[in-house]
Amino acid sequence: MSNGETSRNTVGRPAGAEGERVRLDLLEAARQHFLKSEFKAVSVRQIAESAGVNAAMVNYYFGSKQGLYIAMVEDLVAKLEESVKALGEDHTLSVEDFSRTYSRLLAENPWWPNFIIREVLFSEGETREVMIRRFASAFAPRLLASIKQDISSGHYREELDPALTMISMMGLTIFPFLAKPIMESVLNVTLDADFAEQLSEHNIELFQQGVLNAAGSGGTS
Amino acid sequence: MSNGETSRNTVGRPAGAEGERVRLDLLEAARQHFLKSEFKAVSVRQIAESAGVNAAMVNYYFGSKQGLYIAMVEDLVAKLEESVKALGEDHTLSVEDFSRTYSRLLAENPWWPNFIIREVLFSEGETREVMIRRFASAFAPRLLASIKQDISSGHYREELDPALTMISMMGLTIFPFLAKPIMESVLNVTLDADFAEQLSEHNIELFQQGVLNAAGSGGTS
DNA sequence: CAATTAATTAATTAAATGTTTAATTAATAA
DNA sequence: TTATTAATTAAACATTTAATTAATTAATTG
Repeated sequence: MSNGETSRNTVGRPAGAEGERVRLDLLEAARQHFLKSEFKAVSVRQIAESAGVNAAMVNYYFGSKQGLYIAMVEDLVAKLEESVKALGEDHTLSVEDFSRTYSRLLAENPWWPNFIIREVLFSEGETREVMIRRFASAFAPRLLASIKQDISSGHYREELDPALTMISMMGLTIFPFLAKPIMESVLNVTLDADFAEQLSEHNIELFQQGVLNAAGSGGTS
Repeated sequence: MSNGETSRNTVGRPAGAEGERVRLDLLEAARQHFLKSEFKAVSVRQIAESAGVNAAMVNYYFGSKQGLYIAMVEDLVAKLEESVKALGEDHTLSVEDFSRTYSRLLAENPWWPNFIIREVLFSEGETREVMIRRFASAFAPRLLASIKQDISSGHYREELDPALTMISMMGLTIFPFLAKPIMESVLNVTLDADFAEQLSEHNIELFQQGVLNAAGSGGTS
């Protein structure tokens, strides 16, 4: 007996301890729990058990439960910023590039939608504002500029509202990943990289051509 | 002193008490709190204070905190089912009807997206399955049938994948409301009924015609 | 009118939680 | 080798929470 699965039950500093290992294990366990449940719903003891260490380690390494949460968020934000680099840095960002790159990133980082929902859609005040400024504004103005350019060049129809058109493209691209459980349950698909690619090609074509059959149709309304 | 704002501080049954009033006040306060924060993050005391009654009333009327939560969910589900009746009961559901009706419903019930995110996207197991069966399956098959019909009749392009096309329409319609804080912050708009209508007309047109200018264009890719 | 039932409050209880502390062992520096 | 520092655990602590209880008052019923 004497539970062996949770934490070492010998007191004192263990042989060959380096610290960094425990720190990383805690960060990973924190990510798993905090992305699944909300801050208050996760206990320090739960996280510590998942990481296989004593609960006091959270305070030892991160000062407090909140400190661990913040460290985890900063870890993910760093990963996100790394990913977003894939969108380049031009003044404009074509809808094709946006759609393909975003689909791939969302499929590659399944934790992303949950993270955004928690940090942007649900959190209040400063956190939300910072996240929005940090990411939305990283590509939204560029995507908008690209759409405006295509409208004024006559490539896109001139009666289009650029802002609404941008929202449309974002909805086409992002919604399936936000609604992942519904998609997978109702449509019997898996949102993996393959499906994401198929989806983004479909989205681009629908965005550009619409659904109507060009060869004069009719249809019973 | 002797706090007068929270709960009556005279003991015993108050004159003219009917019970139903307190019950409804608690339900409303519960909705406000539970849709903003997660179950564990909301205390019975908070809810009771918002409703202006003693915390013990939660247990008196609903048995437990969880009982109150369930009662609140059932209340909202009933309201949702009432709303969904607006989608009719035909075998098929046109994308136009879906887009217009859904946009209106989402704008009229601002709590809906938050509620769905909590109950469907975040909750686990049974609750999620029940919600998906109860709503998604109430219109998804009908929308799909309508799209399939338009494809086989030649009204829509035949190379379209019906399932992906349905997802597209759902994304166009629902995403702006899910991402409400981002929309309002980045785009400087308010997601009211007016904007919802404008949005759904835009979506229908984009869905049908796409963005390309029919009169032979070109564009520098 | 008396007895019972309904509605409400304040006080209490028991469990859980985040954090701190003291003890303990290993690693390192003097 | 000795003293100090780092890493770890178990236990204790203070706080918060949901839930229960007993007291109290009004309404209803017989």
